[in-house]
Amino acid sequence: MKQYDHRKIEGKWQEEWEKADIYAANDASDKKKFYPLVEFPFPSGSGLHTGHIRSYTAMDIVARKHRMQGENVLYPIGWDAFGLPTENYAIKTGRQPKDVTKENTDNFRRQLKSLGLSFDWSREVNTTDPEYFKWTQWIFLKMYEKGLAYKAKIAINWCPKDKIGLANEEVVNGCCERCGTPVEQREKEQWMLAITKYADRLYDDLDGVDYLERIKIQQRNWIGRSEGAEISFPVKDSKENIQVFTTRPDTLFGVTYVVLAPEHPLVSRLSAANRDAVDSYVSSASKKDEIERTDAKKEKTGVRLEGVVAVNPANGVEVPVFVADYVLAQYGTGAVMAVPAHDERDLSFAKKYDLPIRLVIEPLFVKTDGVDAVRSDKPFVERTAALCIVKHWSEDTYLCSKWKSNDWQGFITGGVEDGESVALAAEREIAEETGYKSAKYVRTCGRLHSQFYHGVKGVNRFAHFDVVYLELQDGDVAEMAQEEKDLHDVHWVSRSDVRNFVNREDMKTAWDMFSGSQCLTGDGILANSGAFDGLDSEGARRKITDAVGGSWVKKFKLRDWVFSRQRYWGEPMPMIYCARCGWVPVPEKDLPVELPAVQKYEPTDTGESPLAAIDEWVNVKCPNCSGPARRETDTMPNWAGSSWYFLRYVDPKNKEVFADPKKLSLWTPIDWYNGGMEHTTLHLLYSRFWHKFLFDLGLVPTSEPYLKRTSHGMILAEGGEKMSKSRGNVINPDDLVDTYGADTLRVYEMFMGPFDQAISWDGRGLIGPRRFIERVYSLAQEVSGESLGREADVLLQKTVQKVSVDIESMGFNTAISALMILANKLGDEANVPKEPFSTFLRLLAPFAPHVAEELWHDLGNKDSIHMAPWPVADQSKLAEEESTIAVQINGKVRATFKASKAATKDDLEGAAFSLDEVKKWVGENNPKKVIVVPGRLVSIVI
RNA sequence: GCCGGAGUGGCGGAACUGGUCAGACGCGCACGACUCAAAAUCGUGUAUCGAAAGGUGUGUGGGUUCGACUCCCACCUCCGGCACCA
Repeated sequence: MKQYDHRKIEGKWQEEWEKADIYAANDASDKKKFYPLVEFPFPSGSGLHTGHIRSYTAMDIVARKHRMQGENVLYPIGWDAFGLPTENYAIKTGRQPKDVTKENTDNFRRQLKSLGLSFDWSREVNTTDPEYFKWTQWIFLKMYEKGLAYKAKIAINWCPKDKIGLANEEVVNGCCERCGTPVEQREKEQWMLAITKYADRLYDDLDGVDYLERIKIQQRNWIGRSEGAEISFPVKDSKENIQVFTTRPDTLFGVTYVVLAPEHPLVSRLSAANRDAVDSYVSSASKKDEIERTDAKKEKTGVRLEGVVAVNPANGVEVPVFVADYVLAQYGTGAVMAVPAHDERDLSFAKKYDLPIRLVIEPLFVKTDGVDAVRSDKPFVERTAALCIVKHWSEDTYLCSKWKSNDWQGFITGGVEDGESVALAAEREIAEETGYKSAKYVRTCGRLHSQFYHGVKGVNRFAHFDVVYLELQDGDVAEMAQEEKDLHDVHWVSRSDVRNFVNREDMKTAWDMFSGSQCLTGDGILANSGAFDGLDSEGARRKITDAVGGSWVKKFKLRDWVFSRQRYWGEPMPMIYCARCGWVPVPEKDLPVELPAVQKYEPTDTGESPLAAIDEWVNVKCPNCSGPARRETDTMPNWAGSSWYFLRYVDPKNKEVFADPKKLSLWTPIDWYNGGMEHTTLHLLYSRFWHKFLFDLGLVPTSEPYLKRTSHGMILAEGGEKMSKSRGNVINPDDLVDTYGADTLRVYEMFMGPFDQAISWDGRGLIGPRRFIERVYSLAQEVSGESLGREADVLLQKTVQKVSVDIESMGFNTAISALMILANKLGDEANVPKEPFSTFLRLLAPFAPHVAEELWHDLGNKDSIHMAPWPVADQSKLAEEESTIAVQINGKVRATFKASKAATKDDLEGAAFSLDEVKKWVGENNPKKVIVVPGRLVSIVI
């Protein structure tokens, strides 16, 4: 009997597959195309890690299944090889980055091949290959041509350790994403890409793609679009206007001061009486780094521009003007109107500088069961009415109000002494208006914070409400009478009952709102707002904006992309600076601009790229005037090459264009892109941006590159920590492939847990998949007989169906579980014939390609199993199956019986009652109610 | 603070659109077989209380339902992302 020896099997088949080239994608096929994509790795010195394997194996399974389904599959791989780690490693070891890259990619390639991944290796791309980055440079030139690439002097995030400028996206908590060093601000000339011009489309087009919802949300958050008004505040006795941006123009009447960011140009232009104080504040603000500036928790600071007064365009009220660094220059207009009553930041500033607080929004919302019922569009609200019993926060007074069907009706009565009579009146009134006959039951009681005029000390006082919720509908009147009684007894306005609803915390909240220590930031009804009183926030926004001549605009958090890096190991910018002609693009025919061979490529402290020191490379003739000129010495960030690599796979050797349009329209868009959660903001956004740009030039057929995007969960070390070299808990795939085999490793990584969730490595867990494969292997040695047992056959059909579905929905763990169940069942059978076993093998093939291939050939097949047709479930066999019906008595399952799938309700009910077990439980009792769900159960209530 | 996601056995995790006594599959563990012995392998068992009948159990507390891990509400905990974006 043959023993399973993965070392023998896996190497052999990897060779065979390569020889027969079975995974090559066909550019000239009329089969349906399928283009799955995984993020190409950065070939680091430490080799492949478990996360790569998880993602690559998953998409390999998908690719293999589709190939077996007869589709023309393009499953490519390449190398995202530019980048700091290689450069730093090269500097440390005194070697050329190019050589280090070569070595690392060779190692990665070997490792990937040892896993039996079905990549089309003939399409391998490498971002550091001049034949590749020629086109990266070419796309950049196109962007320059269209005005999307520009050079600007900006304060950039500078990492003093890596000596490199960072994009905002690369700064995490004010520190360098890579090395964790706190980032400094430096003014530098940088190449920028105007991604903000695409912000709207990058946002809107998410609606049309199939990304995991959380990925879409992250993208939207990152783009950070918000709509609002730009409103002008004229400066008194001056020609200047302060333009502010606000999403809450409905609070315009509540403005009590205006704030400028320290970098705002008006700060120096306006004539402040305290010029010195203002200037020193501005300069101290500029010295603070990003972390300090953007820490929301720190106390707000600012300086008033003495003598400068802004005029509220809504009501002519004159308000002071401040400069304060809690306002960001880069966002909106760099100036805000401050409404301390309805904005927490403004409130804390106002309190510190003793500025007035003006309430202009009444919080008119019902909070019941945690649902903001007034604004809720939940169906039950449509049929619901509420009576609100109100207790004044300080006085022993009750009010009653009513509310129904998404529509606030206001209070029907003012303060009264006798709550009960008011409640009854309100209830009657509701019944009349809604047409419902009477109240059915109390739904719940919750709380309601609202504001009402009570005339105490001439201000709006906040009160605390208790809500009694009545669902009004036609129904059994007798039943209701009792419930109504309960309602009154339990909930109506005996004062002691009210005490049960009103707890101290609620009272405190109400008090805090009134006293201004808590801020009402939600929407509500306008008050103290002149002609706009009584409007709701939503409707008032546009009206007020229009009334003061403001404009309605969209703003974004997204900023333009800092595209320059002052390092060696990246794509050189194809730009030349000529004193006479300015910036001149390198002519297309001179692309690629290659990196010169250098001895030293350490970064410089001056912030200049190491390339700047190489005179013979830097000094060139101006392509325009042939005068003396200098090359741009910045290089591109490593996001550049990965922004379009998936297009190059389509036509990797093309020397004329980045890819043949015909091939692009055959293969793109990508059907399914899987990658790490860490790339769902930056890489995804950048590559979508580039793709849209190419689409606008008519160079790619679709405006979105990826139809579907999923993400795998991270694999953590045993114990739940991150895997890292420094912790010494990194798993080396080479060892695992050697001791357990690639098939076992693949199955283990897919079986260990839900694909999209983070999970800890468990070294012992590998043994399960290994045993499973061994069991399959020994099962294969006993294939014999003519037919399979009926039960096993049905299970086989079910498994075919389940595995097919699970692969598409990334349920790899449950697919493998189903295969294990089937293998166990087959093991129990007296004999397993060849045909059903070969079906099983084909289901297994995507997961464990080597052993499946070996056993497939043992069965006498000549061609590869990976080219064999994917099994289809025999529906007729599944339909024949009887279903087991459960019999529930008072909600508990007491018996089961078998019935055909066609059995009617009456059949099932009769069958259920004839069971002894059921008779025992039902006994003398008459069933009150019987519910029959065909194919599932009979539920008897006694 | 805001936005997502998740809380199920000793562990990783199953459970279709609420419906066949929740815990599949795998790991681990216990016992048994084989062995001089061990490993490997195979078999049996493995939420919990109870002698049994029968209860109780999916973070906590309520609710809806004939029936809830699944739906609704409140609360607690953990993870991920964003965070003075007006």
